[in-house]
Amino acid sequence: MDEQRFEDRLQAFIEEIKQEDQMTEKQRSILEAAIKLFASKGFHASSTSEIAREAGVAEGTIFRHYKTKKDILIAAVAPVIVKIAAPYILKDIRTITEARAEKSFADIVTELYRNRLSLLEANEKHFRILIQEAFFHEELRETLLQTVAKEGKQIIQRFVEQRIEAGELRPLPPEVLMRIVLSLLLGMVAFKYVVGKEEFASLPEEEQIDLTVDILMNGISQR
Amino acid sequence: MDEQRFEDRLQAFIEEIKQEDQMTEKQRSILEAAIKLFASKGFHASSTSEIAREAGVAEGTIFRHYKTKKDILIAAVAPVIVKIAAPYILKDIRTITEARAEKSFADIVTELYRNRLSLLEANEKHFRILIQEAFFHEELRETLLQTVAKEGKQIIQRFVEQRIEAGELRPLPPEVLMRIVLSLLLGMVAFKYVVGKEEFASLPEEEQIDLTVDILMNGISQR
DNA sequence: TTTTGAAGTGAGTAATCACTCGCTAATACA
DNA sequence: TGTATTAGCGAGTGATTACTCACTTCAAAA
Repeated sequence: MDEQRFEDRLQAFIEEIKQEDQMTEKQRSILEAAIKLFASKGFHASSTSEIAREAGVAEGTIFRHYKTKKDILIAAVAPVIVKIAAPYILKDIRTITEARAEKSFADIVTELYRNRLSLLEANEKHFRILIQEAFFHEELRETLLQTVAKEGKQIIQRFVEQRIEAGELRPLPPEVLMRIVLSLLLGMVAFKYVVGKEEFASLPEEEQIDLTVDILMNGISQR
Repeated sequence: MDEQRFEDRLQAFIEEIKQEDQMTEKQRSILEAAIKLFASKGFHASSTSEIAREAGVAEGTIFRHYKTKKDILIAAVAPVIVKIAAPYILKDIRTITEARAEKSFADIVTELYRNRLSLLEANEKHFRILIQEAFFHEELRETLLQTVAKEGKQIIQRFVEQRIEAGELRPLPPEVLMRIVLSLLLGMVAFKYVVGKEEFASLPEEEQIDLTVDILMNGISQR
């Protein structure tokens, strides 16, 4: 249906990204302008002429560096998947598997939340584009799942099972556990950016995280 | 910046919606086609000619009923806000406030999750459009928050405080509690539609909900 | 100094966009 | 039945779209 598979194109970009410092001044400004516009208006609502104007570049220059408009989108989104998401996920998994018994599950989750939140904050625009575009683009969704979810799933699953056997966690289905840990993380992010920074955030972020982890571990009911 | 305030236009549609059964056959098929396309491709990626083709209607007919393309979007999204979200929210609040002491907090949340999930399922496409468009459109986001969140906030807050005083819940900040209850709901929806129905959903939905509420109440740690 | 190739330009292109308008067909009301 | 009103049509509108191409600029190699 589509001209080319998303994965293939993404793979092609991985090489380029590794030497991304060789980018021209103009090329970088095109990408920056595109990210800014895509994040605030969406991909289809941003025209190439607008990107050119924002970047201070002739429209032709855009197509010297990016074959199509869609290639700009991929170039904007690929580093998030390739450089940020995947390695960090693997790092998370490593710290999880390495921390055999010394660290408590609560500490591990707290650390995970802290990392993720600062990561999301630093790359807010990129993630907006990613989430927004993943909404329609099934290819992207699959690539994301393939890269992010499935690789770590089994390792995390085994780790969780160990903690259950050790008596630290209740005997719950690992995928339900993962869903809830992720839901609480995404919920914090969503409330921060959708609901607004001031109105609902009465607590500092540090405490917000600690409380969330506490509730995750112990629940909300009084005993 | 925009031609007209979103709220005003939405207000104008409320009247029309109340007598929506007077819609022409063609008008209804235009709206259906638009919802289908907006949900799958997004607003800007769907052209009016495409909508006309999908609806089996001349392009001119679209503009007989909807002044602009954006009006179709509002007509598609307005009923979700006006008819579905707001009244149900109020109904939720009523059941919450009415259930003084008979029902446990867990039962109330379970019921809430069941209602919400079936509601989201029944109006999946509408909500896709709503969420997707709320991403860029600050006006819509504010309207949504005004209609949905703030009205109930104080009532729920007072209710939660009562339950805390009664010793049923731990003394937690009400907004954190609300955030977590909502996060778990949204997490279930997201996992259902983003991750896919088969792969991660090893449990039937009924059990999925019960387990989630159980974890919300009691946490994941073994005692 | 000459050659070469990449970076950058901006006018130009066909296609498509949202939307209009003059028209006919159908329906409602007198 | 005659008349007014609305629904529906589709060719046509100017504007905008993603993208092309012949051209200039410029730095590094030969």
